[in-house]
Amino acid sequence: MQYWLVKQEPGEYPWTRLVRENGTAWTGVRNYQARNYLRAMRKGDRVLFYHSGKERAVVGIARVRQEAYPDPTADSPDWIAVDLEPLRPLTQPVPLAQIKKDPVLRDMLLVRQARLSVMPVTPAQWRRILELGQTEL
DNA sequence: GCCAACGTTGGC
DNA sequence: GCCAACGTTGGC
Repeated sequence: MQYWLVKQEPGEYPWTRLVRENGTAWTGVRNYQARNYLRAMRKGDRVLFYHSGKERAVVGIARVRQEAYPDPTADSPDWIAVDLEPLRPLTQPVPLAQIKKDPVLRDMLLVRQARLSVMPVTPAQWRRILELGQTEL
């Protein structure tokens, strides 16, 4: 199993809505690097859900329900979507400021490549986020 | 509101 | 194919 992180503006699509709708099609990615990561997602992979903008924190854990398929919101077949479903919120959201200070987490792509919206997470980073988030699966 | 980082576009 | 100009994202 692989670990990932997706970034979203809570004003666009917050974690609470993913929970309320019990999952969603992750559409609208229009960046090749992010697209390639989306394409590499496998059913059952775990996904950290990060709120960008004013909030700037990892807030929940999701799972890949459906692997890559053509993004219905795109004009071109170059773009793909996956389906995500919520697993559980982090008991304690992990803010970006804390991530930047943590020796394990400061190397996350979230920090090193701020504009990327879909990215892989290492197992060590994954464990540390759950630890700081006081959450177990 | 500003700015750094980065991606895209278009002229050459 | 290069690069300047421009647009966007996201943190501060």
